[in-house]
Amino acid sequence: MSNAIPAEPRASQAATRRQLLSAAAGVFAERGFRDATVREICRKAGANVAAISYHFGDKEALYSAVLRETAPPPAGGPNAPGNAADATLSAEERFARYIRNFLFQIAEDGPDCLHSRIMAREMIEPTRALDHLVNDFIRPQHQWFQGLIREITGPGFTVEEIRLIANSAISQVLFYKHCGTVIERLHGSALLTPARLEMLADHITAFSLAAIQTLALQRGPVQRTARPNRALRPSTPSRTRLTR
Amino acid sequence: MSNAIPAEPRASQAATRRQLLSAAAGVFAERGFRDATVREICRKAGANVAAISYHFGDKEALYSAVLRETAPPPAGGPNAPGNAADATLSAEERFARYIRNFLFQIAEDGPDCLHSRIMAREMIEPTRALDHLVNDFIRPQHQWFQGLIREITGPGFTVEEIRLIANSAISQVLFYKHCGTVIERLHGSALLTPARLEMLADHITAFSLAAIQTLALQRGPVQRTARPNRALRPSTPSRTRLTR
DNA sequence: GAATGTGTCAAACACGTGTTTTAATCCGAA
DNA sequence: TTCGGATTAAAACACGTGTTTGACACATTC
Repeated sequence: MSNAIPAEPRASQAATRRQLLSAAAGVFAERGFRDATVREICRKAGANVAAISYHFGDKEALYSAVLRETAPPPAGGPNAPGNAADATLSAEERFARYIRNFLFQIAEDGPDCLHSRIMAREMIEPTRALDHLVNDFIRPQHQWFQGLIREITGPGFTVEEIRLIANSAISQVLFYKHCGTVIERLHGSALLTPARLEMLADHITAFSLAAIQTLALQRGPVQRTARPNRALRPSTPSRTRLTR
Repeated sequence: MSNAIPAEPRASQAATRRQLLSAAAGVFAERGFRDATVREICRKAGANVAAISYHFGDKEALYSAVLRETAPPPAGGPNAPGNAADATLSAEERFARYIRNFLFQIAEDGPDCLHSRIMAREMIEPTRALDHLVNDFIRPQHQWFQGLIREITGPGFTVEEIRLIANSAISQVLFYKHCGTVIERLHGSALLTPARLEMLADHITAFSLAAIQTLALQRGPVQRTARPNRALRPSTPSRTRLTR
């Protein structure tokens, strides 16, 4: 037993482990933890089923490793969702970007979307990893989003009311991910095309901003202090493309 | 072999079959088709596992029978969702009732809610029964709801736009059903209490009506022909309890 | 070149699932 | 009472799942 740490224990060691992680991320995102089979993961990774036990311990430990590996970098604090934190933009424009980012993250199938897709899966089919995901990702993002909404509403809303509004906006995005099958049956066309995603993001933004601004108006227009004209003007971000 | 048709083949025959249907409805609604086990169903029905094969054929046929048995009666046409079709009410009030009925139907656990709960399950975990459910229940209800929304918006919206608005409203309701676990983790309190359901229904109604009326206002207030004052007034159904 | 430890593989294992088998039981009809 | 079909029950079956086993190949080290 040499005291020297084997920095690179084996060339192939890291290779199989990496391919296992990559294949597992895709299968977990596509099927969820429960319906993902170790045999499919290993087949796509070109490895033997025993490799999971050898490199990770068991299926659940592999799942945890996938969550750890695919986790997005902090990128200036845990609460910065993509490019929606640009301080030079108005709150409404940041809202539009957040919705669009969120929708594309969970609907597209690029390698950057794996973590978001797995989280969307966890919401409807929780595993023991849910607590960790809530604390490290979902709650910070939700808090950040609630702060953004309060910028638009102005004061006069309780934290509970702000939370309900945030849920109303987010639920529209998740709906197209979770209920995609039934929506496609309902009006018989593919949902995931980029063009349709753009349209969906525009609608959800327009619908939600219209609701938020009207609720703020009803609650008390005079309480609005910061940049009141911008918030009260019923802007139509669904018509004027903000992003891209 | 007697030619006389055995109108009541056996007293216990119908009994086991009925108890099997009842138990299966509860288990299917609670766990979904996939996670429901025939052994749990039979244990709750006080029957042997072979009874499913004997009385129905297999698990899937039992599921179909449950859907058939728990289906709500037409009740004046297939598109009348509960008491939300009362023609004496304004469109906004019928909207509020529809949202409230929908939310309670999928969140509560009474025997009348089984079919709705199973349908909510089908949306995120479809089975081969989905096509039938879409054609017979989901699509008619969705069409009815879109007609209701068009009453509020007035003309000037395409069918696609109306459909998006309907989805935005429905998605908020389904969110609390499908993502209940993560929401409870997020702010650590039970979601399903009747008091909280009332509050959720009020919020979703207020949020959605605010959005719809504002979008209609932006689109073109002059196009509104029927009862314009009622639709344009930003009523606050979240404050004035409409139902109950 | 032999020894050692690491990584891999096919096969087997343990377990839960839906389904079927086979015999026993029930109950009305003759 | 006896017969015969209908119904039930326990056990076994077939299959897919995650996991483990034991042998094997390979590179490194002595």
